[in-house]
Amino acid sequence: MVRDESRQGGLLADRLDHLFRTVHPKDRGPYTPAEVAEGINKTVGDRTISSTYIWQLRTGRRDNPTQRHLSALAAFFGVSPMYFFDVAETDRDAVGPDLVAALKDDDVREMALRAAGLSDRSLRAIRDMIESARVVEGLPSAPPL
Amino acid sequence: MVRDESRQGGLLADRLDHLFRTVHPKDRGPYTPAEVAEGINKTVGDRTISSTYIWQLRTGRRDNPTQRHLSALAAFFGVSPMYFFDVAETDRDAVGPDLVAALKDDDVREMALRAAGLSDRSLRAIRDMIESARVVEGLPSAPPL
DNA sequence: CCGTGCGATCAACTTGCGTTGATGAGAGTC
DNA sequence: GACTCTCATCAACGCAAGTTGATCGCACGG
Repeated sequence: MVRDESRQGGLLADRLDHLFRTVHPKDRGPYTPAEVAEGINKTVGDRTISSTYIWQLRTGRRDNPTQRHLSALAAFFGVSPMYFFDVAETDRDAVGPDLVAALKDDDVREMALRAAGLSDRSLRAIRDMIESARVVEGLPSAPPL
Repeated sequence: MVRDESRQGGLLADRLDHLFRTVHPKDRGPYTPAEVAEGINKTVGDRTISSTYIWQLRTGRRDNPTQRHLSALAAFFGVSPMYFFDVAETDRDAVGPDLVAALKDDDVREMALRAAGLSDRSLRAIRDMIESARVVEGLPSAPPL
């Protein structure tokens, strides 16, 4: 499988691909499109989805699925359908623009979730690590908090 | 226009109808489907929507629109696309409420902001560190995502 | 009353979403 | 090496999503 790590297949393709790569049982590799299709067709009564179509969505050959397919995919991977929409649309009335921009990165979102509930000491250590990484990668370092 | 107040046109139809009846300039009556279509076609560059189709969605003759049409309608009425989905679907996801809760913590929010733009490698390293900290502090370590 | 204009509703058509089935490419296995 | 099995990829088709254009209904003004 030829998979470019820095692909630009559109927002939906990127999100779906991310789900494929991250969401699967711990003891095994990623789901195959056929498995996803089968899983969906098991749980959903009336409507079905084909493995080929899932692949098309993942690779960006088809974007713009219907609401039901969106729901089914989101349900299978255990996320909200809003995961497939631009964050700017879903958070129209919520958080500040800078934070919205930051949260466009799926990994940052997940990180924020996982960091919730940690002690101040741990959070401080993690923040130090982030600052170090920023320096290494040539990003502007910590402004006065 | 014959409009049953306790109609059963499906979730999408109900939600869209509700938007029609509630969302409109204060000094005038509800939008007409043609106005909504025109408004959407003004703001969206390449794709359009027809007034008839909007009416079909509103009356439940057609359910299951595509993601782009969903986004366009939500944008016009100033709501999140998630408004057209069943609440049960959005609830199954850990991101929505949990993320909001997580971001209530100033340190977590700051962390998300600072982590934006980092490479995948760095983000992965940071996440590993977070997971370690969770283990040390006795928080659940299994990723629910 | 008779136009006239606007918006809801209908019917027929087109487009592209989504499917089916075949082919290619790689990893085992005997 | 030949066989098989599985999965990614392709090409061509069917059908539902979405459009177009006409008709109906109702308010208005002459």
